[in-house]
Amino acid sequence: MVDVSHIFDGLNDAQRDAVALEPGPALIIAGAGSGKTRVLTSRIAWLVEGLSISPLSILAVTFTNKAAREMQHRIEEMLGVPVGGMWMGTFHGLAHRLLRHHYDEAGLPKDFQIIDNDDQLRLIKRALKELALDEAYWPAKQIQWFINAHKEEGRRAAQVSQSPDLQQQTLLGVYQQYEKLCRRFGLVDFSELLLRAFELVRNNEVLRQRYQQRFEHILVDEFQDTNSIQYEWLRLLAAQHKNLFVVGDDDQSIYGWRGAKVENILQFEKDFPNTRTVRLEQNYRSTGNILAAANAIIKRNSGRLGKKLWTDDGDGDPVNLYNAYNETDEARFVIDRIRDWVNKGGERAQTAILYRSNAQSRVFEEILLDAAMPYRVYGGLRFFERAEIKDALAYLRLANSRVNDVAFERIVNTPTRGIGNTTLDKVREHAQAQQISLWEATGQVLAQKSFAARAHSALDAFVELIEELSLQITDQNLPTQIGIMLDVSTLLEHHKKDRGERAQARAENLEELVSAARNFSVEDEELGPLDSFLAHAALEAGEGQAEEWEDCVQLMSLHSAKGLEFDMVFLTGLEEGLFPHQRSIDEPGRLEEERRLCYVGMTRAMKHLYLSHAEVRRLYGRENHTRPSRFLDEIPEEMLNVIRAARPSPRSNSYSNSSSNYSQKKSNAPAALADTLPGFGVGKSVAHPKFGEGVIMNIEGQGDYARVQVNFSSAGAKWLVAAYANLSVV
DNA sequence: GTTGTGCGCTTTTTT
DNA sequence: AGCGCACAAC
Repeated sequence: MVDVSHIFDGLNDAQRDAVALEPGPALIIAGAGSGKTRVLTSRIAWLVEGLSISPLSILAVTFTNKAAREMQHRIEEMLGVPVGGMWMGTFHGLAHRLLRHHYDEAGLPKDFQIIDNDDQLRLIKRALKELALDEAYWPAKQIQWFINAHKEEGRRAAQVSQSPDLQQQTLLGVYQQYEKLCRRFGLVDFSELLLRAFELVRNNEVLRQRYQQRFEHILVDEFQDTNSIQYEWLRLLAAQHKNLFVVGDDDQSIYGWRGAKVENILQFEKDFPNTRTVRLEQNYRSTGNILAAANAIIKRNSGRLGKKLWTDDGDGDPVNLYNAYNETDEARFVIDRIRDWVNKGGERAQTAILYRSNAQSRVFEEILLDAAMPYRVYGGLRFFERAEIKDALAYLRLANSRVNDVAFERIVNTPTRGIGNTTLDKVREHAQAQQISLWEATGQVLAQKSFAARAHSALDAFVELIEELSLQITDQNLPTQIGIMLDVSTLLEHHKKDRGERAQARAENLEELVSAARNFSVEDEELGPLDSFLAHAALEAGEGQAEEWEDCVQLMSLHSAKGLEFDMVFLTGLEEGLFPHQRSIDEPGRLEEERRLCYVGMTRAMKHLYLSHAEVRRLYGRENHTRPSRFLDEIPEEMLNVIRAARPSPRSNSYSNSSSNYSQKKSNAPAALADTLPGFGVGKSVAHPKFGEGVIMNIEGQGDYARVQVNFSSAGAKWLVAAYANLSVV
């Protein structure tokens, strides 16, 4: 018998129960910070080592590439060997793998290509054009949403129920047209990956049985984020062995707005009647006070599965609440706290500034820049989403598959080579009339010699260029291919000769693409290196910046903070209309999702949690007076340490001026306090006309806004504004 | 075909 | 306020 005790070492009882559950359907309700990933990886280790299940028979699914990598890494660490052959990855990645293996059965061309949201939008715009619909009345974005929502519910255009509503009919028409275009150009969008993979398994009996048999054990992370099609796919694959081990937390479901169904958790127990449920409720992350405050918030939600996190740790600091005058004051407060933290030896990377919407990062960035404090903002444009990178890849895509109209449209005049809209419209018209690709149409139109000489030669040169590129890259290795493409397309040259800062950055990105190719290892044996790289670029957009390991303050939206933890967390902008967001306030379901978001944010904090709101916030160029978020009312007062703003907000001044001003004032704080409150200090005994005698426990702020916490012998602890409290030294 | 101007929009994000 | 996009002028 292999010794498997190392798998269980250091796990608590509930975690052990979960890891060692008998095969069969299992639902693990894993609270924030309860060791979810650890349970998941230990479970896989247990299957392999304890039950001698072959890694080949295991399917493990996550939502993000990052989570997949992390899981892979941890399992290999635990088992001490690479887990080759195990199907582990994101839903989309696995669906892609399936479709590459069985493209024929799935009704796809061998060289089908994945398009991202951006490409999808372009294609929808084209469909709109072909149907002669005005984009002003039919916003492409909305149609994109419409199409994806249907696909993620498993409905193709033909399966959407007919509606007497004219608008619905039009939307459906665009959906149909879009499907046609995808089919014609061999393109697959993200939801299509899921839908197609689902249909493949559902409709093809041979394959279904094969995979049902193969995947003896299926494990799913972040189950609360699965949408309908993902769940159906899992159900289908698990139908034979029924060993579906899902881990999730209904309280952390924050993606309902993009189709995730928390209800899948409830549905799971119905679909698999003998499901064993394990709750992981011991939190190893946050202090008692932080947890208590988070629990107080989340308990307001209805229809929860019911779970109460607890911790063995001490109470720790109270949760701090700062009422700022405006967003600048809020930012200064936050950065001052971080500075204190760093001065006391804390790491910047262990501090996170969280916000509801990305626009809020701006003020923090300005103040951080001013304070010369390194920071990193998450959630910008990612590497493979940058326009210049997408241009470059489009050259390769077109060289690879001439029918790819999305790639064609993207680069036919990028960089500009004298092919204008008039010329292109003729090509487009011809393509549509003949139902052929733009590439083919170009050839035919050129053969007709119907263009003016200038347009003709420009178009001809483009065709030559792509042919030349295609020729030159055959039998080259991937980085060389990229290099040739940058050269032949003149893309790099084009950006390099522009001296502007942005253009320089673009040129650098293009050069970075060569290194990305050099570091790339082929993920799918089925594909050649170039195809594999192109699929990788679509499926994994890559991090925003090159990995910087500098010790940085972390700035991100609440959504991107899920799954992370920090010593010190600032949850900012807690104002009605901002958080909860205006668009979620009227609908109870959406409001509850906002509340979960708040819960997620709070439970990111390990030791220190600061909540803040601004009384005035400038948003979209307008100043708004705000009300504190209702979520703040939901935290019992005694759990909060309320800090008032130190002084009224400076009206104007540049940031640098007012900032240095501020820090000066701050360093003078003890003097200011002494001015206002001579003889006062922590530990001093004071008397209050109403509450009697007590001892000063704490002092916050300076000058007129200073507040003191006095523990009165009769009335207990109170926070008082020093200027008005009429205290006297005893 | 490129460059400039004005208008409208503005939650969250992964694949 | 700031950005992207569409249309109009050069």
